[in-house]
Amino acid sequence: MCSVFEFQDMDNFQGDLTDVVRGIGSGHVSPSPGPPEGPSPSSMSPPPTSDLHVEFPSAATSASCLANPFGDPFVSMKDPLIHLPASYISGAGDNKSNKSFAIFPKIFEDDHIKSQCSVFPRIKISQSNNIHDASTCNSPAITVSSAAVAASPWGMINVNTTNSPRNCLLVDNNNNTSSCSQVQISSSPRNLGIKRRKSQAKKVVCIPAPAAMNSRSSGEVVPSDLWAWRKYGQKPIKGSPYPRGYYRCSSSKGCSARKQVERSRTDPNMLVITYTSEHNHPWPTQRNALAGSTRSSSSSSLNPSSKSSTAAATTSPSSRVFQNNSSKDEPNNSNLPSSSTHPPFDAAAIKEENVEERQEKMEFDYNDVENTYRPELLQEFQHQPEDFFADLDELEGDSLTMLLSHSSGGGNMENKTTIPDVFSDFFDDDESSRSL
DNA sequence: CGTTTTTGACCAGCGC
DNA sequence: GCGCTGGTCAAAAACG
Repeated sequence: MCSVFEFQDMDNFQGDLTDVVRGIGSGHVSPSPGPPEGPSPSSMSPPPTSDLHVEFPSAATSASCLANPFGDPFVSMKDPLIHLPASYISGAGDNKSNKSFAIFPKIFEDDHIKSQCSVFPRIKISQSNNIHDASTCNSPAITVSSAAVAASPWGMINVNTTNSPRNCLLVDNNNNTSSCSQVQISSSPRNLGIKRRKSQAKKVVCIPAPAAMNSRSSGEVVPSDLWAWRKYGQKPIKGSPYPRGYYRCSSSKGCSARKQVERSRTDPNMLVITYTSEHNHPWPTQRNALAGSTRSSSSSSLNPSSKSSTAAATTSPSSRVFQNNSSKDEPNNSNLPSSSTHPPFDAAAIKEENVEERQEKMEFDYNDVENTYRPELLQEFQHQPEDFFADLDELEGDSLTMLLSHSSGGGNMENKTTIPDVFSDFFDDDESSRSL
C-alpha cells in the first residue's frame, strides 16, 4: 500500500528529490492526472485545495532548533505555506477533489550543519476530518518524514489523502520500515543525476505550487518567503520538463543565500525549493527592490493576470505583511527583529494593500530579539480569529488563494475553531524552542 | 533610476 | 581528456 523512499546517502540526494515528489505525486490523486507534458504551467491544474487539515506540532517536536543554518524563512519559522490555518486550507465542504500537498524539508548536512534544527514542525494534512497517524500507514495517508526528522526534531509532514492507490509514502533516512512497499533511491552514481559542485548544506522543501495565476512566463511559481530573491539564472533540467530557477538573496548585498525553485517533474502541483547557504543578515525590513519586485510576471504572456503575483511571490513587498509599521524606506527598523528568523506570516504574494490593512489589525510586534515569535502574536490570533479570516476572505489572488485555489470561498469558517489550537501549537512550539 | 528578469555563455564537477 | 550537466555570470531588456 505504501511506498517508501529511502535515501541511503543524503549527501548524494539532491537530484532525487523530485523522485520523492514523484512518489508523492503518484500517491495523491491530482486534479491533473498523468505526467507533465511539458512546461506549460498555464495548463496546470490548481494546487491541492480544500478539506485539508493541518495539525500543528506539539511543543515537543521542534525543541532543539535555535540554530538557523540557512537564515531563511523556513528555518525557525512556521512556514506560512505549511502552517496554513485549517480554514485557509479547507474548502467550503468541497470533498470532491483530492487535495493534498507535501512539504518535506530536507537538510543536507555539511560539515557545520548537523542535525541542529527543527525547522519544520510536525504537520499533518489530512483530506478528511480525521487526522490520521500516518506513521502507522494504516490510513490512507502519505507520510513524508525527511531525513532530518530522523536526525533531529525537524518536521514530519503527514500528507493525508484519499483515493490514493499508494497513499502512504514514507521518506525517511533511517530505513524506517512499515508495511509499505519500498522504492529505494540509493546513492549509486547512476542515481545522482545531479552533480554536487561542492559540498553544501542544502535544504529542500516541497510545497504545493501556486497555480497558473501565479505563474511566470517560465512557468515557475515561487511562493513568497520574506526574503527578497533575485533570479539570476534558469536552466532546463535534464529529465524534467520544467526549468529550474536560480535565485539569490537580494535583501542584502553580499548575502550568499540562494535557492533553487523548480517544479516537480512528475507533479506540476508541487514546487521543489532548495535552499543553499545562509543569510548573513537579519530579516529584511523592506524589499529593497520595489522597482523590480512588483513587476513580477510581466513577461508572462500566458497569464496576464499573474502580473504582480509571481515576482511578488518571490520578492514581493509583502514582506511588510507583519512588519510593525516599518517603512520600506527604513532599513534596520528597530521594530524589526534583530535576528533573521522572524518571517512574518507571508504566504506568498498577499496583496499589498490588504496586507497593510491586516498589518494594522493584527499589530504584529517583532521586537522579539530571540528566534521566535512573540507569544502575543498567538494571542492576537487566538483572540481575533474571525477578523483574521474575515480579512482573508477579502483577499483575492493572494498566495493563499493561489495555494488553495478556491479554498475559503465565501467566508467559510467551518474550521475556524481550529485556529486557536493551531496557533497555540504554533507558538507553543516556538516557546519550547526559545526555552532552549 | 534602481531593480529584476531573461538568456546565452562560461565554468566546474562528475562519469566514462 | 572529453562530454554531459548543473550552477553562475553578465549584458540587455523590462518594469515601476
